[in-house]
Amino acid sequence: MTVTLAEVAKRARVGTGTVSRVLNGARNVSPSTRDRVQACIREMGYRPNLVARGLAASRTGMVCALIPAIGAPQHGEVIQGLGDVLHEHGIQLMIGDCGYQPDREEAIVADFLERRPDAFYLTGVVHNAKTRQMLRASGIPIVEGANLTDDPIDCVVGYSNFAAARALAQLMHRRGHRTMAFVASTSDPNDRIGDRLKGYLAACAELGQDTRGLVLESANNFNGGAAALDIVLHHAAPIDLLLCATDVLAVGAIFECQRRGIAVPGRLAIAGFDDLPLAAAISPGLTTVSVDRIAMGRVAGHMLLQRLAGRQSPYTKIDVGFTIRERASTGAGIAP
Amino acid sequence: MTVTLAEVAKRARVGTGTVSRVLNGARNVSPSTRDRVQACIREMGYRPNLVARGLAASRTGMVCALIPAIGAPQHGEVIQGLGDVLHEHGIQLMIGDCGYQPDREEAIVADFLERRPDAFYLTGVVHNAKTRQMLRASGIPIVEGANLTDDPIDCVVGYSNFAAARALAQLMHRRGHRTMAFVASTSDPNDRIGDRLKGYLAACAELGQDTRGLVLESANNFNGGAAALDIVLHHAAPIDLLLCATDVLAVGAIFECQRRGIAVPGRLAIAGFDDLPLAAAISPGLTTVSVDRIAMGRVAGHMLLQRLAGRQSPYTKIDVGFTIRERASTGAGIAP
DNA sequence: TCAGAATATGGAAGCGCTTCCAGTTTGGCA
DNA sequence: TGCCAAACTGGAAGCGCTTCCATATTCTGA
Repeated sequence: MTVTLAEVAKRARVGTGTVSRVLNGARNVSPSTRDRVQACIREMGYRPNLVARGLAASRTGMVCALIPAIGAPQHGEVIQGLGDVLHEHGIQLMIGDCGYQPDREEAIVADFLERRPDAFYLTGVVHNAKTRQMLRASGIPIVEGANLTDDPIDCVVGYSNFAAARALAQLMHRRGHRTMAFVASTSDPNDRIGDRLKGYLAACAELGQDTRGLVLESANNFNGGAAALDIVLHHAAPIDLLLCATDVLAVGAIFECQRRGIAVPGRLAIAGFDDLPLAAAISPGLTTVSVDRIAMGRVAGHMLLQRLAGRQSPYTKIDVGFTIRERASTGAGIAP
Repeated sequence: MTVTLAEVAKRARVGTGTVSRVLNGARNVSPSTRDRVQACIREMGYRPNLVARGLAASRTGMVCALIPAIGAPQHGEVIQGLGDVLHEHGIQLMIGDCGYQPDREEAIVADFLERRPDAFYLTGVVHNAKTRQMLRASGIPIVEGANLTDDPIDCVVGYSNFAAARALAQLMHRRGHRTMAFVASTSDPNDRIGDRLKGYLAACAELGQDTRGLVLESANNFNGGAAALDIVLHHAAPIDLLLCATDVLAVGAIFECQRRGIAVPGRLAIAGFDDLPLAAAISPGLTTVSVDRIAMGRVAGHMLLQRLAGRQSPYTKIDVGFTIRERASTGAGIAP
């Protein structure tokens, strides 16, 4: 049915090894042989079988990446950067969606490992013990992303969600906000959101602010933002800034303000986290924390390539940093 | 290093064939043997090598899916439905991102075919001739999704973007809108957007409306929606409804209206397409076309499973339909 | 009780490639 | 011209599994 390497070899009247060498760009093949083989490959429409190659070479040319939600633009960008870099080196990505559930992540890791990927990318830095153990035992390079940790499985590339949230809260304090509330979803617990909350709490502690009652929980969607707004408005102590763990929550809150005729930032300032396209588009523009996620993905890809090339990478931890984008939702660019 | 099937066989004092039979749930294995083998598998922590299995069985248990943008929630939902169904049958998805570019799609299809997937899912129904030829030649089941066509490569599951756009325009006409404009991006041409435009034009023709100058082009992002709004406002003939080929464009237009203090739908009604979560969350709520994309993905998965099971599927085309959600952006629920 | 069918089982062959080793050819240099 | 090293090449072995065939065992029923 399909053409095999052996058939190409026969037609070109060379050994199978020689065809393999041509395919893999080995340089110890004479130009005339190479040309002849390549001509046969073209004429016969030969396409190598990567399954067989993977078995023989014990390199599959495949990297697995786990993200918490396919369809979430944040993670899509990371995957895009990662995929671009790897693709340039002939490596393909296999993407798994673990839906923010550690148990699903564990199951997917177990499944994926049976496919013998050359490396793994994981979103986040907190994983089941079993997951870590399996990955370590596999012996392949692992990169964790989108956050930082001192105890990675192998390598990490990301930014400190803790530091970013803390910096944002501190900046808002400098801008004059004194009574803040923080809203995060806890239904899908993950280390990024958790660290953002911790960063906020750390800032509050440093600023001497009383945080009692100022931490809210809400589902991580637009409705969740609206619900949080409702609670904030009915809070005993008046609140002048709502810090949201994600842009989605923040945008949900802004929409609810619009519905209720509440001035943003006049009556209540709102800030988010992630800098989704939506944050720049909405009016008022949303103050948020921005990270170059495509670049982060690319860095992850380069780290993996380094490791795959056998070069012991000189680092195991890369901080890509973050930027706070101040927009109108917290009063930026608005005359006092 | 890692445990192989042969080692399990040796420990269990059976042949490799028997272990294989146990693994694959063949029923002609005596219970005592099965138990012994399974005990060894557990004790030794054996994990099958799917690469080797794929080569030997010429079934990889892998399905490739191509979407135009990873990180786009619409496609994420389809993939989720598809992946869920396939996963229940031990099949894993390999996702490719072709970025709305037919050439990239072709390249990815070529690459993916070298991995010998058991089946393929493609977004959209228009593809390069080479792409179609490669897929047909591969002989594996193919499902195209997210639109309909009379000339599928193999199977299709989707809805008629044409019919939906036409129905929306007709409904808006019945609601009293007489001067419509339609905006779509042409920078990333694809059959879904193209068919939506055609559906709109068909409705206009049927309604006897003059469409000259009422079709706009704009990048498919929030800014594109804002830009379209600007053009509509400066159009010679006053326009009372802006139909957008995507919710993103529509939301961009609504944001721009808010910035300019233009009443929606008072001064201008706006409708979108896709029913993103954003459409229900924004105020005014966005009238749009809704499709159960998760269900669509599930149907695609079932079609593939049917085909893989060798059952000649009794259909090659499934229409999952669409729903028009009328919301406040076109006056729904607003007292006249 | 025994032939014949049904059920279990071992093990070889092979899936399509890479890789290694041995053998052949070519090239360089004195 | 001769000799050794370097460059090239063929082909066997093997990657870890499935599958088929032949054999061994157990179960039927007359």
